[in-house]
Amino acid sequence: MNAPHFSTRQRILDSAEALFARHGFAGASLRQVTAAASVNLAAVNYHFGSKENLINEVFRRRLDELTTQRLQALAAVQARPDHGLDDVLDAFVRPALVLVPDEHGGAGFVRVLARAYAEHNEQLRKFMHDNYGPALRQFASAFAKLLPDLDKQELYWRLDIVSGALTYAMADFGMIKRRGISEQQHRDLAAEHLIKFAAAGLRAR
Amino acid sequence: MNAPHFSTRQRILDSAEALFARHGFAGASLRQVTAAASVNLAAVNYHFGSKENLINEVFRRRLDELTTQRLQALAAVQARPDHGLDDVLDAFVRPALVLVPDEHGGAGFVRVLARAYAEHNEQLRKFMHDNYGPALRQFASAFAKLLPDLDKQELYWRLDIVSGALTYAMADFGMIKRRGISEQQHRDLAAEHLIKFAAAGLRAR
DNA sequence: GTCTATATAAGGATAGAC
DNA sequence: GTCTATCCTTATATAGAC
Repeated sequence: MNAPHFSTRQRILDSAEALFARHGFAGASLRQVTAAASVNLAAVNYHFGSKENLINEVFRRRLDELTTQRLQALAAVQARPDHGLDDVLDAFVRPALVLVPDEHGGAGFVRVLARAYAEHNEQLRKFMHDNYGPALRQFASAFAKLLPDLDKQELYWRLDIVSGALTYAMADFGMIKRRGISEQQHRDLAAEHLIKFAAAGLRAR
Repeated sequence: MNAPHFSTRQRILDSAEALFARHGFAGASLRQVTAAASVNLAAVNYHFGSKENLINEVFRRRLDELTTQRLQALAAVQARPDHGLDDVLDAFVRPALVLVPDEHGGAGFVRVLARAYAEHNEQLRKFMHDNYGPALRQFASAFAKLLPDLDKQELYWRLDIVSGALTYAMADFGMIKRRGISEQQHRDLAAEHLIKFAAAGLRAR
């Protein structure tokens, strides 16, 4: 947990992320991972102890950073007294854009996230809940303030839809053809559509 | 493809569906499947030839029926000249309700669907596209008529979000606590929320 | 920290008796 | 159509030399 120089540990994480995105956690083997990373098979167990733990570390690496940036963005948004639903959604989505798959099958951590969402895996759920539950609750309360007419039950219901919809849509960004604009612009555009959609859904009556 | 009496073939399909829902396609082994079905391991290859093909048959069994019912419901909706967005969405969602997971971890085919959505598996995508693409296009054109202001590009974009959101939300129905009402009522209620949300998202401007 | 070699288990698939 | 037994491949994990 100390020497982040570069190399072996990092490369394993990179390859694992890409392969988990493409083939799922059960579908990607440690042999594939180590081959893609051009490291020895035994290195995985040396650095991570087990496949199970490697999976956790793949999440932790990105989610720690992602959560920090989301909360920063949320704080910035909430500092403005006139902020709206779109702004809160933006704070949630924008920091994830950099983790979106690229145009031609490139991996992208959000696809791993989408996988995790589909897995009703108890261990993974617990890990996510323990580590990132509090941050999500901050967003939930930000939404609650902006949607005072929604009762708690219904709000959670809709946030569940929203987070699922956002995650999956982002995992598919690479599939939408872009026309003449830069990849960065394309992502921004896609994010705007998504936010517009989610905001309307949240406001539905 | 001929003798649907009951027994072995059916039981394998039932067990496979449940286990694929819970552990994914790579995560569920044929040994688990046959054990759960109380049939011999070799029966899978005798009846289905391969795991790959078993997966396809798990889909075909439900999707043939589901697609038929969706198109019937859509036709009924379109026969009424005053039909709206909610009605078309209803035609899409309601036939799937019976395939939703039950309250305590019961499988439910929509979870398998959600898995397939997360898999960017080429073979599976092709299978789905070949077999159920035309039906989806009928829904797309029904939506197009009701949303004439949306350009084609944007419409497809939103339909993609909607189908993802609907699929995942349905896969999670079992997780939402129901209070005092019957399971049937609970599902209807959940479906209504979902439809309301999706309709608002589609209409966003 | 990285390697080779190997232990050990689990996977999909098939042959052949019944 | 169903069984047992087995082949062959792949998997995770570890021991021990370097």
